[in-house]
Amino acid sequence: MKLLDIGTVSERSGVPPSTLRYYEEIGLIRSAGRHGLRRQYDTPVVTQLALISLGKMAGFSLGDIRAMFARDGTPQLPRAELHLRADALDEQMRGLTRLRDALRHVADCPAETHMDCPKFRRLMDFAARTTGRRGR
Amino acid sequence: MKLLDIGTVSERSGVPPSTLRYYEEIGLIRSAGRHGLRRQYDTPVVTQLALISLGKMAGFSLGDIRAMFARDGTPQLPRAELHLRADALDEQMRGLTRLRDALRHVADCPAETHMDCPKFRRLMDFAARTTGRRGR
DNA sequence: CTGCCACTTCAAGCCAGCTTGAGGTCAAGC
DNA sequence: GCTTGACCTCAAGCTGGCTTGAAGTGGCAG
Repeated sequence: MKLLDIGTVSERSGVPPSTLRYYEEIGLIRSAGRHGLRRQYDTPVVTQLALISLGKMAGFSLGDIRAMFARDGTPQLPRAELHLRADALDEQMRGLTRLRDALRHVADCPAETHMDCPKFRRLMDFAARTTGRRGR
Repeated sequence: MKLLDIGTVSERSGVPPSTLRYYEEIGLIRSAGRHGLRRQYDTPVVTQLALISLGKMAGFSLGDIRAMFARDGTPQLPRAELHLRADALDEQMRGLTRLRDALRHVADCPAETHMDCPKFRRLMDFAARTTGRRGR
């Protein structure tokens, strides 16, 4: 298996070396070995970093991500739990759609007072409903 | 205008009083006045908090959110900027979709080694392409 | 063999976003 | 009028996610 130097991984993934070392420290990724002192990584680690990036975008903590995709991409969580996470993502996307619509509306609606605009209020009421129940 | 006690706002929005005070401190929300020492809020603040919650979900910082919606929920940014934000949300949702698909795949695919599964790799390569260009 | 320079470790620092704690205030109910 | 308890302020503390700095190492080009 061809190995990549930490610098190469950093360059290809856009993730700084310090972060790679940090991820390794917390068990999120794993290095395949060393060349002298230098860490060497298997090529799939680049893919894995993309996955981590997606997870972060989704608002998951590094711990969550570690639980979802173990270092080799194998899940540590039961299927049902993974599906729950996926459902949560669908839910989150619905919220994001609302936010996007709200932004576009606010950008385009000529109304002086958005809070009085029925369309805007509908969007906001939805927001209130979907976020209201979510603790912390 | 009917005013709400901070405790009431907290209860209705699910946001702790300490956070409400913090938000006020950083200029994200505004209290309408005091009753004795107690902060009183206008009712729309509850809607605004839902909006803030959505914005946080979308991955915006509190500073970003403050810039997007002024204290009364009216936009402060030019239309073009708002549309850019909306575009960024669309982009983010594409990422979330991929993550969701990856999760569902990992949950259902019986393959021992997901990184070798062609379907998984296709999902991940896509992920790598779209996240690779995004700094930090 | 020498020197370069990208790497290494480890501890400390930093930012966002809150929370916590100590000590104080004040309107409302008894 | 006194107590109660939810609020107040202000400073300090905390967690997550890294970054930075000082001091060291080692493979490779010359």
